[in-house]
Amino acid sequence: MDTALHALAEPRRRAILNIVRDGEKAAGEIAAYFDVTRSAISQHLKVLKDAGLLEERRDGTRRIYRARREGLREVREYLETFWSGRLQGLKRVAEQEERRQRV
Amino acid sequence: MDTALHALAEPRRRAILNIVRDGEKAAGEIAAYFDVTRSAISQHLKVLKDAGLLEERRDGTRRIYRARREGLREVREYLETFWSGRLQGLKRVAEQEERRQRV
DNA sequence: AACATGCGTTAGTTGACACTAACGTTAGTA
DNA sequence: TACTAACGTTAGTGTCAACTAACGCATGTT
Repeated sequence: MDTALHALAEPRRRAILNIVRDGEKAAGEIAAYFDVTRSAISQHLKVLKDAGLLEERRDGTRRIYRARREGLREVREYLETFWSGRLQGLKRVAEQEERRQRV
Repeated sequence: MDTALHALAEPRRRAILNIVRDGEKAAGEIAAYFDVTRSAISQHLKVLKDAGLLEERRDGTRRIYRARREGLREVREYLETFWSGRLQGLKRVAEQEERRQRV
């Protein structure tokens, strides 16, 4: 959870998520949107992937990425427990935790 | 928005938000929860306040803080529109929003 | 006035991180 | 095998941020 919020705190990474939101894209395609090096994008992709916000698929030498919806949903629901805070929120979080195991 | 996500990315600041979630607390009280300097906490409080996640009230020499719910709500809604973008997503978000109201 | 209380603020340090340049790796092709 | 394409990875650099120590600034109190 900490890693996910950390990943989202970086503007460039949120931009990447926006790019792959509506469909898959290869690493090179994603990098083409920006003026920085492919290396920089590659590192961002790793951070997003480790945070559970991105999924990777391979096609030959290409690596194709798409958004992982559950990752963002977990972040949102975590922020909700900041409200409710008590048992209700904690219960919901616990249920998510179980579900996460199966995914 | 960028500042809010940035503020939330820091674990210590999320801990502070948890402390003042259920009620107001003075800066010193908040600092007492941690093993770092009051100065460090004071700086965190400033970041949270500038991000719109905290409200400040003065009582004599004391400064009393409480969570600003709208700030967190804005972050949540931002993350929701992050996915959706389209109609289908928005509809799904709207349904979740209804459920959330009852909590 | 003098002092204490409860803070925020500043200077300086250390570690994290976003980035570039160069290299390594894997899959496909001539 | 040699070569290219499409990546990831590593070393090194500059910048930001979290922290401590010292100081400054109000508000009460004696």
